[in-house]
Amino acid sequence: MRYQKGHKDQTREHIIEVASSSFRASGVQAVGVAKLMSKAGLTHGGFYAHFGSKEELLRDALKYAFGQVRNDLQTSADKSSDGIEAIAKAYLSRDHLDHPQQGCAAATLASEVTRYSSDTRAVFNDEMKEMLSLIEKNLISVAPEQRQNKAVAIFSMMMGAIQLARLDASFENATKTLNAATDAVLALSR
Amino acid sequence: MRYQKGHKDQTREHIIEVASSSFRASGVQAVGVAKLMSKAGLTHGGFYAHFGSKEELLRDALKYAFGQVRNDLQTSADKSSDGIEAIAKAYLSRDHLDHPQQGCAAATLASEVTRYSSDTRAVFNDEMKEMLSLIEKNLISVAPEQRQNKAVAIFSMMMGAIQLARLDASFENATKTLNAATDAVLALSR
DNA sequence: TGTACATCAGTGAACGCGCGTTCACTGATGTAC
DNA sequence: TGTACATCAGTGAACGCGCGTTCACTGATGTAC
Repeated sequence: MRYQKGHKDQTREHIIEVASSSFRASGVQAVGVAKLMSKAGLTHGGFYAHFGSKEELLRDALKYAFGQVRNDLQTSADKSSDGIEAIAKAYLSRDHLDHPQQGCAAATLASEVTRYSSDTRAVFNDEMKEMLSLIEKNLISVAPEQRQNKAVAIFSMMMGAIQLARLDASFENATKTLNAATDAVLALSR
Repeated sequence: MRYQKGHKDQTREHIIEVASSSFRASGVQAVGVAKLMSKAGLTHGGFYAHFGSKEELLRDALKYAFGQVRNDLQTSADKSSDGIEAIAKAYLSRDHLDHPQQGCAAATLASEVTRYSSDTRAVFNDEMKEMLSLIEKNLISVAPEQRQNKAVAIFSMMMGAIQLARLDASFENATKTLNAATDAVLALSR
């Protein structure tokens, strides 16, 4: 079969999307190249025509995942008069809690990425810095020289709270965790 | 070779200690049974005389790790007139940052444990609740009805901040992250 | 317009490897007589 | 006191399996003539 121009690029993009969801849902080690390709409707042999290694795909998948989440958060912030409140509510929402596969990769993959190569850690770190800038930009009630520190504290808390809440089997407790963190973010941001 | 009474129990305890360090340092999936036993000075064949499965060992290793960390934190708190400040400084210290293998398992294994059986998740969750009680107990300046929520927020932030700081290759940035989180903990706790 | 060939995204068998787990065995010591 | 046997923590070869990666191949379509 011969394909239309741009077809291979589309396939590549599709694999990245599938990987970014699967990695966030199940972790990187738990999802093999064969499973990934099969989820993308392909066979595993073609993988290396698109990516040099699984870890190269991981880097692209991380960029894609973080970009998606930042975009969602900024959209929420833009719709509201209080940017940071909108971000906290979106990040600490039931929807985010219940859909790790579309959510923040920091909450699902941070500890796993620590153990990959420095190239991969660098990508993760850069993406995270973009997350911090996004938060910083929306901290309009905070004194400018305090914004960076507050953004770090707020992002740490949101990320930790999602992880904590995801471990709790009880719907009620998880919701309490998210609410407690939301209140604390608001307390820190004014 | 015949062994002294209690020898097998000692061996078991030794395997748990080795596992609790190795899992925290490298992740559960990355450390095989054979590697673990070899680190403990044994061969892998004997493993199943001590544990029913790798995951059973993981549960014991988690209990051991959390117990160790809670003990360290409470010791720091007891030595100080301000319990929560002592806990924050110990948790968000360079020493903790640089030694994940002896540190809080929530920061190293939370996202990985999400993917194990409900038995294992329950153990993790119980241990984490003990962490929260420890923090709660030391929030003496906070109104009693607010202590639980504050403890959740503070623990989320400390755990997230350690993860963030560990991803940063730069010593300076990592230290900034820890300091920003320490300040925020203190702001929330009075 | 019709035929021969080139292209190349995707296929699927095969590779070496390490995993968790099983099991027949070892051998130093304690016990029975 | 000396010999035969039981105990059992630990050994190491072997298992089936899935992993990441490689590579010779396929076959539908575009191009050359």
